[in-house]
Amino acid sequence: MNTREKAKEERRALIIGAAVTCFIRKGIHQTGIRDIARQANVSLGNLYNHFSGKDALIAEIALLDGLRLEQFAKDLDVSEDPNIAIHKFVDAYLEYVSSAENAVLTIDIIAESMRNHAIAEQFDVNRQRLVDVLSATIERGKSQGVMRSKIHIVETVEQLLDAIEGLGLRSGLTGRKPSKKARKTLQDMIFRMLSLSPE
Amino acid sequence: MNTREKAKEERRALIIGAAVTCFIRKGIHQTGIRDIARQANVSLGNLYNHFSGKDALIAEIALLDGLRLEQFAKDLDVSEDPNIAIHKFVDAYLEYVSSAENAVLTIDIIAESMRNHAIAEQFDVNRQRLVDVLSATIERGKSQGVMRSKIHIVETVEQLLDAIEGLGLRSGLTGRKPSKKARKTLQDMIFRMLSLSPE
DNA sequence: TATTGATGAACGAACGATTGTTCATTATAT
DNA sequence: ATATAATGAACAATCGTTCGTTCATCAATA
Repeated sequence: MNTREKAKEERRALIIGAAVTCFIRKGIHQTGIRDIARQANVSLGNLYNHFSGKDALIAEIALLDGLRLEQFAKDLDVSEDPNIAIHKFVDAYLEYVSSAENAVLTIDIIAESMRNHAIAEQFDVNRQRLVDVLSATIERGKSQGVMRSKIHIVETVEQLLDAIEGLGLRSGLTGRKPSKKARKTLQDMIFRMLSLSPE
Repeated sequence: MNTREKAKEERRALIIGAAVTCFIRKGIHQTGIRDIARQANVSLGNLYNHFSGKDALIAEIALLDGLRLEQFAKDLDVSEDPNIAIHKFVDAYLEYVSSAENAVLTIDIIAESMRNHAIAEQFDVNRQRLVDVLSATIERGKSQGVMRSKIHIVETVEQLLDAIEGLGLRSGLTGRKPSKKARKTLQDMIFRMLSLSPE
């Protein structure tokens, strides 16, 4: 790659990083293009050499943000025992969604997606991917006879994700990590929903 | 009450209604004071005779929005069998949070509360009220011997609310009512979390 | 009851600040 | 020399808010 091209890519990444910083600190709508340019040590006009406008910048960040979910999906694919796989996923995903930066940014992106079809679609794609791999894991558990057979898989998975994300967002917004009791209750709920034996 | 005072109150309500309409339609940040004034058939200047500014208007709406939760809390207080009471609450609350208008407005208010302490506090107060009455109901169920004794009450209640609100918001944002399967799965989860008998 | 002065609701032009975006210009790397 | 990265002044639009003013309604007086 050229020196020119490499520098350009670095600039792009620099600007995106600056935008994320600003969005987390002030919110998407409260952040102006000038704020981002200043944060990135880039001139106002030059920013438009790298991004067609504010909307494109927001879309790019929403994309990257969603892309991080892909790792969770991948980690689930190759896992061993379905019950353990789900258990590990819950812990890891909760840890992720309960970080303050993620919570603040996620809420803003959801709010943004309400009036921005492109972002809403992106958001749906990423979530659907999670739902799919979790569903497949439960399906595996069912066929292996280690999970309840009468589960509405998709609805259960979505409910599970709602519970994790709800706990995560509330924790992230208050700045406290999820309590041991809350994590225990969450795992307990999953156990009761999926497991064969009641105790 | 005076003719003057009555008219003034009607004007206030008119403006608030117009603001809600605009906020739902365009979002809080995309709505200008002029939009609200136009929607209410009120002059720009006159709006400031009734509200000190946009922030005050937002705060007022957040207050009213949260106040609607109070009815759910009251309905729970006087109810008979704890299991049935919870069951009814879930149905009613889900119906409420899954309305499109509520979903759109709620997300915006949450996003707003991230950077507005007053609104965040208001939000917490309303939610805590729900958590309290639900906790009391479960406590009642435990002492009556119709619910599991080893429940982390607060964490379970919050997880329950997360599941309801998550399902509600997703339904509201996509414009579809929660499916029968989803509602069934939700009630099933609650049954498994609270009930004595595993089946 | 009729007249007066006080009160505040209603109005929209105007203000200064800020918004996202464009563009002519300069600097720099190939 | 040529292409393009980088700059910041400038633009039109919009923002929330303030302002002086008009006018309907009220209480007090005659």
